Amino acid sequence: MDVGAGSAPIERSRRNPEGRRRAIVEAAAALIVEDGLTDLTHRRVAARAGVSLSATTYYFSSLEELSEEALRLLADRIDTELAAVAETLAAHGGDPAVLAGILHGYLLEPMRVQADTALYLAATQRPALRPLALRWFDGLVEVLSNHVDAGTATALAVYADGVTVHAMLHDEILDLAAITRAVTALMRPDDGSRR
Amino acid sequence: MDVGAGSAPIERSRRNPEGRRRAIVEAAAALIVEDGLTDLTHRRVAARAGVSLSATTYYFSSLEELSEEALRLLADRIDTELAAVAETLAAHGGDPAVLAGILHGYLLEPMRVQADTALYLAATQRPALRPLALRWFDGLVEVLSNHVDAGTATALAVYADGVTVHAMLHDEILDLAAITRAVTALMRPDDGSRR
DNA sequence: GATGTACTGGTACGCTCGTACTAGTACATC
DNA sequence: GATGTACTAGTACGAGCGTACCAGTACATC
Repeated sequence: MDVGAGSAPIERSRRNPEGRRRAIVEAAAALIVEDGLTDLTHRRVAARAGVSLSATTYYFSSLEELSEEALRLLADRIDTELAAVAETLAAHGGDPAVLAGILHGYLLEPMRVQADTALYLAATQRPALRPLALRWFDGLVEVLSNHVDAGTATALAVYADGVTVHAMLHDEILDLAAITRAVTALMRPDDGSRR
Repeated sequence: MDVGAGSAPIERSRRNPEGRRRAIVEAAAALIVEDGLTDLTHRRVAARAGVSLSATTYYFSSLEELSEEALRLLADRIDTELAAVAETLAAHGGDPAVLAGILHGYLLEPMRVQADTALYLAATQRPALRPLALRWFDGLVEVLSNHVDAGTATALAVYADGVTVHAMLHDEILDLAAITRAVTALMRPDDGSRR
């Protein structure tokens, strides 16, 4: 049973329920990132996806189901990003400067920052979404744990969240030197010389 | 026909516009902390404050004006808290353990954490509110700058924000030992021994 | 005691929302 | 080519919203 998508780019117009459904979810995800979960409505999603209002209710039994699927899409992208972080970090043996560089590079892409923050915001508004939002934090701790002890990994992830919040609220992001300094300090082993 | 409120405690009922207005703002602030800025409506505020719907529109020309005043109330409380932090810190000469203790004590009061987070959430939803939300961050940096250099102060404030986010998303807050370790590491001067 | 006014309560309007419903339409299967 | 069905489009409905409006009511001032 070959699917035979053919040469048409997406061919979303007529009789392509899968593509249609996907377009709706992606439109919802984009709107959540841009305007937040609060402003998500069937009508806005429909307009963004270029489908009729009914299409958004036909494929999803409720707005909550639709938004959840959109958030899951965003969370999946986070997993992809985390895998990339793990790879880069592994290639450099957990060098603090490399980790700082990754974090700084992340901040340079506001769309990603905004997407991840949208998940956090959604989670605070709807506790059921917390596990989804924690994929980023827990995943980062796990990745970092390959190079430092669990406590340090958690501290680094906490700092990373702080950096993200900072980026959301300020016009200028933290510079690489400051991030490097903080990350290095957090990763530097507690010198037991005192006492 | 005398109304005879008699021994009413606050006498907010009749002819007390100032108290009435204040009750409305406080009700709005409480609702924002509990349910977020999004779910704030005239009717909910009225019910919470025990006044009629009209009272909320009589004292505030729009819902936005009302919410802004409520957020300002929350921000003012932050200033009070910051002053207390500054005092405690000054009394102990900027000891890392003391700072960690303050931060941990803060996390033990979920209502405060939630109130401050509400400001952050509001700011991401409505950029005009950013200056209000930054009172906490900027104020903390300023307080810390009395004891450490500006860069370290910023790093500590960033970490503090991360800790707050962590508390909002997790059931269990970070323990004092972990916070102390991180704060100590961030405050420890960069040993320039390595060239 | 009369009167102006600051305030209060109740109701109404126009809007957007989630969701349901009802016709259509095009494809798969025969 | 007939037919069943998967999908589409348009419209409708009840609810909650911000806000406006209006008739009262109690106090200050005289």
